Amino acid sequence: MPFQVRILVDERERQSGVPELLAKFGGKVEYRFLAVGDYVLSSECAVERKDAHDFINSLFSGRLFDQAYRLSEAYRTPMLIVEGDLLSMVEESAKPRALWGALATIAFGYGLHVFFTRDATQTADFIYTIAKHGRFTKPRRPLIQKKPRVETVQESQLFVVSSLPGVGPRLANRLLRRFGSVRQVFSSSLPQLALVEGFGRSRAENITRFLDASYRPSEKLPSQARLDQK
Amino acid sequence: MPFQVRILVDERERQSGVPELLAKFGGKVEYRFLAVGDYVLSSECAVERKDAHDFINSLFSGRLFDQAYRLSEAYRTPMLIVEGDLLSMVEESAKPRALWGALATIAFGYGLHVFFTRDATQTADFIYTIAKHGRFTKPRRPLIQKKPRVETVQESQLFVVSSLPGVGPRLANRLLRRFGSVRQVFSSSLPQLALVEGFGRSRAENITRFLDASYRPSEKLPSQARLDQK
DNA sequence: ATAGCCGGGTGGTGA
DNA sequence: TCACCACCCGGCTAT
Repeated sequence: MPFQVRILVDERERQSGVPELLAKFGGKVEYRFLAVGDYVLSSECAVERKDAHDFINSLFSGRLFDQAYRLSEAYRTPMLIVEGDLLSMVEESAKPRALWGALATIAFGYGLHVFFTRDATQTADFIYTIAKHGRFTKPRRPLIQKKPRVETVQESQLFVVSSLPGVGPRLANRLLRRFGSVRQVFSSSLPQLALVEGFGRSRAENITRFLDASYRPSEKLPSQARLDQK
Repeated sequence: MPFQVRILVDERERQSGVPELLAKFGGKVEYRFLAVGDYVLSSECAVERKDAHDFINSLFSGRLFDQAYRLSEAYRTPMLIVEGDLLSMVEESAKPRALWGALATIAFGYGLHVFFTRDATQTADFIYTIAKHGRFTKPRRPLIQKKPRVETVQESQLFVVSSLPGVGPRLANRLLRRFGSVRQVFSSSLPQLALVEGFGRSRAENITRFLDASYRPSEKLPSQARLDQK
């Protein structure tokens, strides 16, 4: 392939050692300030690189899934490369299952392909290989498995209802089964609520009071400075 | 948990050590002669397990891509687990790029998700974790979804309203100002909604449709297994 | 993400 | 009816 591989790299990846290697392999590296991802291989393919330690940290801080989400929204084929010996850290971790669960969610939930490398050299090698490959020749009958991406209505309904105070997934499920729709749930009266299993006088009162509480926008919202004050 | 994880295992995987571990974790293991794949987690999800040496061998023999192809044809979410220290073997290998290329082809060409584990224990842990929470299709959501900490009533109101599809903090504020209470917001009609600044016909329609969508609890979703089904 | 603990609510039991 | 109690559920914390 006479054409030179061109890769966009986020400025913050400069010191990772990977970009120099990519250049050494013959790639054309261009630094940018990327809003999302660390390496852009094409308009459809981008890579987020994380070392194993970062991976753990960003998992616990919640940063991980946010980044995964944004990457998956911005590129059709997003990928994550975990650099370093994550598998050893898994064993040291008190909660290995949290890690497995996180990997599963990233892969199946957000549709990222996850890869593992040992060090910057392998990372660069891998990225370069993919970039050079460019288009992947689909063997025989390629599956372009397009994700239904059906942000299932059901999940959204559960989410909205369980955002009520004192209501979690279980109670939300019962409420929706009982009332049939989100609107009906939010229109229910106190006595109706109290009849639902898991709801007694106390919870029903709390919810009713909350639903009917009049909204008093405060002039200054500590965490929401940008709300309209018109 | 009332629901027991059920996993179909290929007879030839008996001696891998993984099935016993799955059983030990509380899973229900059933042995079968599987035409393709080693572990079947659902009608849509199956796993091919290979140790690092097998992976290399089957790569060079061409068997690897054939299996990947068949797995991808048979299941909507196929996955490959490579057990053992493949990454070290990569460096010893004469052609590292061949391996990276193979991984890329398996992932992007055939649509398999590839994972690495260190030993049978990790493999079992991973498979069990996936099977248990059964996350095969996913919610796509900005992950901002964590119930706020101790909040004022006003913050709770904003949170509930902004959990509506297409509604953020700003629009939630306007809705609450306009309608006065959470219940009133959720009782609003389409024309009333469309009058609010920031809402056009489209958004108003989406929200109305969502509010009135009937709740269909799916009993087939493993992720819902822990919700009451009665 | 997962697991575990805690506090409070619920709903059934028996007085 | 009411007090008691076992269990369930939601919410918080640590890893």
